[in-house]
Amino acid sequence: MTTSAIRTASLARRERQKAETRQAILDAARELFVADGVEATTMRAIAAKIGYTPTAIYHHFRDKDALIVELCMADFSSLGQAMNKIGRIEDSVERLRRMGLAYTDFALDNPSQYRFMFMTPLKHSMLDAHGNAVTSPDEDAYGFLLHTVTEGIERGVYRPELSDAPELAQMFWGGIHGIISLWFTHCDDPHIVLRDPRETVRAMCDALIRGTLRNSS
Amino acid sequence: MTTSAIRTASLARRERQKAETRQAILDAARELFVADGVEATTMRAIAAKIGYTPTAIYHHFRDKDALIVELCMADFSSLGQAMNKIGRIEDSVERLRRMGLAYTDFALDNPSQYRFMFMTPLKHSMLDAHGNAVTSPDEDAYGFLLHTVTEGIERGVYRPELSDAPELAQMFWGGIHGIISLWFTHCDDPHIVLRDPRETVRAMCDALIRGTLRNSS
DNA sequence: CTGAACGACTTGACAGCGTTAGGTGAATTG
DNA sequence: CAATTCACCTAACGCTGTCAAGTCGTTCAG
Repeated sequence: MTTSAIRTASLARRERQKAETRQAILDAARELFVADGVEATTMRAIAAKIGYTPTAIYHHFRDKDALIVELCMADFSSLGQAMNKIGRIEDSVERLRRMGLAYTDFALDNPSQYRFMFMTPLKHSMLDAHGNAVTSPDEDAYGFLLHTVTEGIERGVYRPELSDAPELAQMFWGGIHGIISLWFTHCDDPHIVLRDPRETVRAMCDALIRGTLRNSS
Repeated sequence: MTTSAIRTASLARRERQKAETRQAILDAARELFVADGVEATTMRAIAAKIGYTPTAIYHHFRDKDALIVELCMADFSSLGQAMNKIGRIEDSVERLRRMGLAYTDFALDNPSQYRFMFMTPLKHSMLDAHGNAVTSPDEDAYGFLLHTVTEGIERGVYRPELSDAPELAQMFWGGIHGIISLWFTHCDDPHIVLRDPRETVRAMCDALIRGTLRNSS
């Protein structure tokens, strides 16, 4: 082994170890965020879980928000992947319906993630650990939705007054998101008995599609 | 003036003064909540605004949550009133549409209130300042919505598979709520260009009504 | 082989938060 | 006039996110 080889090898090991710690922080944070909620999870608790002092976290993440954002980005990728699995369905309207159901499954299977993806105003526009701006990968999911309704509009399947793709996309997204977020905030509310969100979403998709199609067969 | 008359008079004045400071606390809290958000508003700031020490607040409200709940209840009443103004419209379907638009106006005119009415999970079920359980007056608004769709179901205007009033109500509520809450959380998001929420809600109401009616004329 | 440099991590602290125990002083009561 | 009441204050507690300064093992240059 040459000296330079040793040098790069040890350097690599150092970086690997740092990356491992970083990942340990992320894992601990994720677990606590899911269990106790983002707000209720303290930096001290995250650090204790992996046997470090709280300040150690600040060598890997600018602040608590950076930690949140990092996890959030990963979730947006997951959602994007889940959406892309739908991508192969030919009929754009049927694809839209299936996307709605898949989106709902994602939200109900990952409630904590969904909460801070779509129900928390991300204060200072997303920054990574070093403060660099980050291109949001949820364009994947949203862009995919946009593409799907655009396809429908171009093929003339929707009513003529619904020619604005973003508006149509936001109707579908908003409609489903509303049922899901009401579920998350009010499922324990004794005053309002909420129906099973998956069924309500299904009925919502059916009604929205029927109400937006040109020939409402 | 008899002694007992003086007694009750001074007692009344004391109680009036107490009620006045209580109201001053509520007013200051409301203003700060609207301006800075609920989370970012501190008890110390509320107290400073009306020239008291933070602890004074605790003689009128059990804790910060009780203060929030008290304001929240008042907002639910406002919403209920706004809904009741719609109540005189004969046609239950047209009434439903108008309710949706009025609800949207309320939300966009009172974004801070709407946020902690419907976008914040009220932790311990609503308690008043003394810890007593409180019957939620938002049953007014929700009950009114429920009544309206029930009326439509009974008259057979909706499609036969949509016979469950809560489900139908939650489709409408959820659909509108989703567009509104996406607006609140993402209107500053550079990655997603949201359409004007009032227009999207209008299109949503049209589509939902068209998609749920029996004879989709 | 040695001394400097690096850097992951710790110590100890800061200001701010919601909240509370105990005290003060003016108004009310008997 | 003395006793009581009670709205409000003083001072503090334990908690939070965060940071300046130090420690100490590893790496590197001469």
